[in-house]
Amino acid sequence: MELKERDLDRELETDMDWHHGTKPLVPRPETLSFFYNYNYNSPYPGVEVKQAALMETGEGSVPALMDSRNKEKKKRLTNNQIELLERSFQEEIKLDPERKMKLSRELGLQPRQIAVWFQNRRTRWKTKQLEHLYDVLKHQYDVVSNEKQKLQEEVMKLKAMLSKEQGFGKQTFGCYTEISGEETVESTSEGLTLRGKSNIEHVADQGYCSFTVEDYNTTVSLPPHCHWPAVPY
DNA sequence: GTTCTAACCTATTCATTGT
DNA sequence: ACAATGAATAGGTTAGAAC
Repeated sequence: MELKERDLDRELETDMDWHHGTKPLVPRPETLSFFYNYNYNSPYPGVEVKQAALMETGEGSVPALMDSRNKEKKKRLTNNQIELLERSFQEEIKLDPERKMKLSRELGLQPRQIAVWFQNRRTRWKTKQLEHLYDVLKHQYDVVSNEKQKLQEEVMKLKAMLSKEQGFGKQTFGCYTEISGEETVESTSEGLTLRGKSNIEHVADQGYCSFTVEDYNTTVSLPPHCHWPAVPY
């Protein structure tokens, strides 16, 4: 419990980034007390007016107040807020303190809410990425699986031909196909080239990986030609 | 090397919304 | 009523700075 409170306190500090990298060992100045109440009753300056205005128009979103005695219900963000957050997310998936404060002012939300929204958004984005990746891999699997099927049928045919010819007691020259090893089967099926470039790379080249958001491939590794999708929601 | 902090993550909770 | 969605919380990890 004590840990929780300390943690929360820490979050307040980090989200406001009030010390800009220096250790927050100095007491919090009284005049900035509003800074540390992202979820409690003290409103964010400048935001207060905006919130009031928004509430009047019926599209307001007051910061959630999670104090046990004065617990406010969760409010969904408005379409306008989501739109701007979305745009910002498309520009840059990570949130630097400056941008957080800017969005906070523009949207009339607590910096903490901005940070939370970005975090949740990244999570949703990542989930979509994984779904997309699953689709890509499944498609690749289906392609390879079909080719395997064709090859097996071809092998069967060739074996049948071979045994038929052997049945005539003849030795065939000039039309030899090595089928005991997987590596040299030359398929007659259309467009099949399993040598050189891997099938995965082919699939990627053919546009199955249509990601455009870059620089966020640190958590999930992808085939070299795959980029993450354009921020699905 | 240890400690501290900021920032991030995943898992979870819980209110809201749509059916 | 129930499931889906999303805002918020809890707790853990990590990188970097300070000592």
